[in-house]
Amino acid sequence: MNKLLTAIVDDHPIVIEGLKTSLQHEANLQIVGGFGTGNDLLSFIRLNRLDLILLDITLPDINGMDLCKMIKKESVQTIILVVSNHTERSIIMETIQNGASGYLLKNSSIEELRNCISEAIRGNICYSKEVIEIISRPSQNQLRGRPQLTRREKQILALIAEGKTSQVIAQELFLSPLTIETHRRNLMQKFDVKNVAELIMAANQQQFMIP
Amino acid sequence: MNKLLTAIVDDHPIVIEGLKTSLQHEANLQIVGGFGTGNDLLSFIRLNRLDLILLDITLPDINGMDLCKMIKKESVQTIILVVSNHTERSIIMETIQNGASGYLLKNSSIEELRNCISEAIRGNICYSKEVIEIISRPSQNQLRGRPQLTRREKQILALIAEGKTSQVIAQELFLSPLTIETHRRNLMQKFDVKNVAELIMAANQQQFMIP
DNA sequence: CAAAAAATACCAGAAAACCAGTAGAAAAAA
DNA sequence: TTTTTTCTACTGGTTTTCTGGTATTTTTTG
Repeated sequence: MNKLLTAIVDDHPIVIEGLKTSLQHEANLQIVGGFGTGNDLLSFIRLNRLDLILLDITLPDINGMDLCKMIKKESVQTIILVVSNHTERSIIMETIQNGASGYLLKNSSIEELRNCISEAIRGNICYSKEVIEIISRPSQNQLRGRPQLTRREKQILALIAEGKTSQVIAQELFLSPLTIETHRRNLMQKFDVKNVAELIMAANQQQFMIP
Repeated sequence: MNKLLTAIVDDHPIVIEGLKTSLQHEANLQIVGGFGTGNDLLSFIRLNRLDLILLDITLPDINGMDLCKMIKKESVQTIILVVSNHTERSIIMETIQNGASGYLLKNSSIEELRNCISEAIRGNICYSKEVIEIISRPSQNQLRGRPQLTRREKQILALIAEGKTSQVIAQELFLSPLTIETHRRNLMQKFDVKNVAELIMAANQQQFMIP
């Protein structure tokens, strides 16, 4: 049985180092590299085979949920295990939807990581204990997936988050303030929130506020 | 020369493992433990000597800025090096204000970490390169430190972030809505923002939204 | 104990957000 | 090409926020 070619994707050298070390004695893995950006990984995967990726979703260039999809597009058999800080159910679900074979929180033990790697290699979907809790007992509003936003909605969300009024946004985009109000309302419906405070919180928690 | 007794504080076992490994060959350090919570560390430090702490400020129980102060109170000679994700200038300044001897971002290299440890041991304040940039070139609004909020202001900020209107908050706290409006205005003045969208963004960025 | 800070509350009004619905044009996807 | 989605815009109104100022009481700090 050949070793699985494994990459670690995290913009924190400390984490890469830690995972390399923790896994270097795994008989069935061969760590072939660490990558700090999504683009570096994608470049690599286009030219080289990878069997397993340990992926942090908070990268400086590409949103990790999107990156899962992109990886699968480049190499459908590559197994993706997400190792993340994010406890938001909708984020967890979207990584799995986009092709990840597992999700662990970074506060998981090294043991749990080993176990999930084994499970994923066997073709199963694997979650660390805490993630299972999050998924299994959704509160009512957590049943909702992460909203899909249009390009314009994302743009307007970002401008709202900068504190700009509908009037100012309208001027910047050469639109009517009424149009901006409509986008605002659409955003609030998609996030199921009732005012901008809630909107900004939800958008931050669900990783809409950074690349 | 004795080895410095060193602890790593991070709720991510992966990070603790990585740092332990990276630093285990440092001739002048002896890693005595890893702690996942601020309280665990404080309990330990009350009974044992620690010379150096590598501290992540995002812990599940105590805000890392406050924890710096608490550590210094328990053991004033203990050197604290912050290892963090947070790039907000006001957060950086507050950790130093509260007694830290250095601040590195987690995307710093292991080399930079080693260098900062040496500097801190020598009595200097040390920042990783990226942190120096952040500190050296403050934009106008970054010159402002992290606002000090009263107990009531923190409470009301949290309720606003839940999407509650001034009327609802007033009812919950048995106050006049006018009082809530005043607290709102005080919050906005302290954060130097002009509406609640900006307020929530700033509060999130400056680590006011979690313990 | 005195001073300072925090908490509470008010006035009056303008600005902005929120709401529910509708509809046509343009762009993207099938 | 057709269908679907997105974008743009409007009506009419209510609710809420924001603004600048003032003042008293209570609590905390020195």
